[in-house]
Amino acid sequence: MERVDIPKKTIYRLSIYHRCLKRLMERGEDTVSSSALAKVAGVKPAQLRKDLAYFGQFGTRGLGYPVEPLAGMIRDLLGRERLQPVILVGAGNLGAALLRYQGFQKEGFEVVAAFDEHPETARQRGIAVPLHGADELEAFIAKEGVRMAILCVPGSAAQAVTNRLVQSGIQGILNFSPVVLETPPEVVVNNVDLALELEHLSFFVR
Amino acid sequence: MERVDIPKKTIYRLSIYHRCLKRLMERGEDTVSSSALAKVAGVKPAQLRKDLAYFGQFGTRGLGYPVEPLAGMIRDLLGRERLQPVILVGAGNLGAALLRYQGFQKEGFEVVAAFDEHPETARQRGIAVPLHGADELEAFIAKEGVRMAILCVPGSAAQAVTNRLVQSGIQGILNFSPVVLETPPEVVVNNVDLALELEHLSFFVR
DNA sequence: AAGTGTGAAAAGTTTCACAGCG
DNA sequence: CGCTGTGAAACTTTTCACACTT
Repeated sequence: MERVDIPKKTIYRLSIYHRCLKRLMERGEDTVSSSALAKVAGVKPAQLRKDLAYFGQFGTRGLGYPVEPLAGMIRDLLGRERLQPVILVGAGNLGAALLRYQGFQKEGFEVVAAFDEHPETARQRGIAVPLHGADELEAFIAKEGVRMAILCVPGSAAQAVTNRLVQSGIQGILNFSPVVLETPPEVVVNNVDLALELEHLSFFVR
Repeated sequence: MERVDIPKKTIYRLSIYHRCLKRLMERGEDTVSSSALAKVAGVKPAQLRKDLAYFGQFGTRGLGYPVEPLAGMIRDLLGRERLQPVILVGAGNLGAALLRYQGFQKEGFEVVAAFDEHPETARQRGIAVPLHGADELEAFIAKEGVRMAILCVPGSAAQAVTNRLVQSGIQGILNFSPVVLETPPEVVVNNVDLALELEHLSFFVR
């Protein structure tokens, strides 16, 4: 996909760096050293430099990195120049909560519509976003050219809904269902499994 | 901590295997082969076998693994023999949503109490769990011997609250705040950063 | 002097391939 | 025969250490 193989984890950290840089910008900082930025991002300085070096040379030796240009280049890299529209499927307990949660909007994502099997029931949860029946999924995705979806349906429905999403042209799925989804390789799935994270913690807590 | 070094990712996958095994038990399956279990868990058979082998020999050659005993051993390993009590700090939008979300309970975790800076405001969000003021945090943790916390406070407060949690004896934190927390090495932090996950997706979606 | 960029070494993780057991 | 358990190989990612630039 890229000239040299860029580690997947580097992409993750890029988002972290981006957020930290935005904070530095707000504080009016002009430049930042790899060690300072690494500190707030929670990584080692050498790793930060290596991560950035995959994409070019942005720093000045003896000085550090220019905050604003660096933030700009990461934003472009992450495909955040334009607002990516996102849909949410499954407005149950968790789905409705995410819709009300301001975190996505704050980071510049717009959830343009939500879908639920029973939109009447879901509508009572105080949702601000347009809410459609699940049958309108395909038409909406095609018409609006949406490419990312947040999936919050029960595990039992997750694979079937995923197939419909993929079929309709969705290329990225943020999956909150506790199920391993099968998708063609060109579709990227990101799993967020809350119960799993708790379980993982309890291994270390004695 | 262990004899041989067990990869961190193995621990994660253990939770996945555990969940898959529970499903097999419900279906009344007695044994399962590494390839069948690997398939539903979304990994390669060799990896599954290697993961399990870190902890002992559980399979029968030519046959496969006994579903129920294997599930039991993983449950013990993950420290899930006893119910781990968990507290949730920050009952704002996301925090309140997580309290209403049934996913934790379904997987056998009990959120025993929630804390918020403004419990009166938070109380209006329809929360079933006992809700306390933030000032009662230390006393509660000490009295109940809680060791795990779900952190949903705003980023600006996250580090300060974390310090209090650690001070009081919390050993595992599931962190939903978009901040890199600093903790002593014996405290395990698990970050779930929803905006970050979306941002990560948009890199791959073109 | 301060701090980046980077090859090379180290560490960590996955995959292979096959011996060995039931 | 079928399927596990496992050393060894392959691959990925992190860390080191230092040459080099401003």
